[in-house]
Amino acid sequence: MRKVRTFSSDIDLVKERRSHIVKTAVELIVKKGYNHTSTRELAAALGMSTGGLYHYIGSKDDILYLIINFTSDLTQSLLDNCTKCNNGSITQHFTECIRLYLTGVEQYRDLHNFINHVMLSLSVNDRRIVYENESRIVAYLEKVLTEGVKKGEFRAHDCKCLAHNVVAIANAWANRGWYLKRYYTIDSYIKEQTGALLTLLTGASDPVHVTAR
Amino acid sequence: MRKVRTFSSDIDLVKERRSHIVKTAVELIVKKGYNHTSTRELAAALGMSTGGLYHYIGSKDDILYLIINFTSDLTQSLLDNCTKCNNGSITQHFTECIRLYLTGVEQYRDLHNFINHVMLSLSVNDRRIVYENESRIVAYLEKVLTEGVKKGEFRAHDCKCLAHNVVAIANAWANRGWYLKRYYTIDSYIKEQTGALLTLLTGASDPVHVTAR
DNA sequence: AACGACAGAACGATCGCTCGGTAAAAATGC
DNA sequence: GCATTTTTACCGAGCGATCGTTCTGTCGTT
Repeated sequence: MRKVRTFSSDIDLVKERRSHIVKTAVELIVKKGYNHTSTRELAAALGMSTGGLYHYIGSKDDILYLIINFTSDLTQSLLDNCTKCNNGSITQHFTECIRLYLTGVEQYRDLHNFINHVMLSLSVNDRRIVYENESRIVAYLEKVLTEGVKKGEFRAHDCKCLAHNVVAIANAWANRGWYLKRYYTIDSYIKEQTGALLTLLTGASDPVHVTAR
Repeated sequence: MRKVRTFSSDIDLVKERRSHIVKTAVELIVKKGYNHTSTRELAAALGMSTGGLYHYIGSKDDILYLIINFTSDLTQSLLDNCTKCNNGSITQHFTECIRLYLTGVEQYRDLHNFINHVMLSLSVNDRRIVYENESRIVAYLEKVLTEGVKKGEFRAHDCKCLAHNVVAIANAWANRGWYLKRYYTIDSYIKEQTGALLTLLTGASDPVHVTAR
């Protein structure tokens, strides 16, 4: 957890301002790209001056770090929510995990696009944080799938690959939304993908529709 | 097809130099990001001066356009190759399309990462070119799948979604290669994904391994 | 009077890009 | 075929703009 410089000693104020900075920066950067978003513009969008902005951050790159850290928090709360709903069959649990994951992506679509965009601008350390976030999600899904196979509820040839595919499908909703939104809502997308996955996992002879929720 | 300014009238030389520029620029930008790659650096990497570089391009953004155009050519040749191998069963054709697509992604992984990275830096028009490339691939795959369903070879609930998933899986190989390369080679990845897709499509009760060439 | 949040002018660095110059090659004249 | 002019690929110093960042000053609160 790297330190980000601030000239304020009011912890709550720093947290509030930085939260505002993260939110506004993501919006701007997704719209105009990182390099075309100047600190002046960002400050203006925040209703501050550049000096005021630098009261709460140490450098422009710190903003990236703050955003990355914010996504780490989101990942953590996603995994927490997934754990919480583990009280029915594994099929139900898996279905709910996918629903939680994908609705989360939909809710923070800008953020996911942002991550993709700035990935190559990140320092090696910051990049690792992003990697670890995704890895944790894959690992969780893989665990659920493996458990399902062990209990005979699922049949799968490669749980790791399927877990990865869920992440790929989720990323696609963010990256390729311009295309998908012509044909699907997030709900119909979830329904379709869940159906396909469960067909594969349970070997139903006909594609089934599982009520996602 | 936008025009890119040049001060040379030697068409072949322009083509050669620009090809060199595209290749070198992708390498540099993937390594350092677009904004951190200056025209000076690029010129140095090309063994030229900035003045010499601007002999063949009109602006830095033109480089992006040239790269985007290069990927359009790649997409076209991919689709051509797919069409060429349509001489067996639809299953064989579909399998071969996936193999061609994914090996192409592997071959130009830098380029695919690049596209993802600069997407938000692109002008609206250039963005559309990228979108159309992906759309054409999805459309082709969807056509193959629909044909397979019509002929009774495949069973699928939503061909469009499955076609999109292939693209998502291919993009994932480029974007998430840092993770996948720990566990798969491109060949084993193709094998695994093809197997899963065909299991879903043909409804085999056990995951089958299709020899992907 | 002291402090902290913020403003905004100013600085140094770097950027994309231009432009006058050069040396070699091609075209031209005789 | 040689000399001269024109063209062309390329160089690199330099321009103007903009960037990230700093720093001094202001104003309201304590």
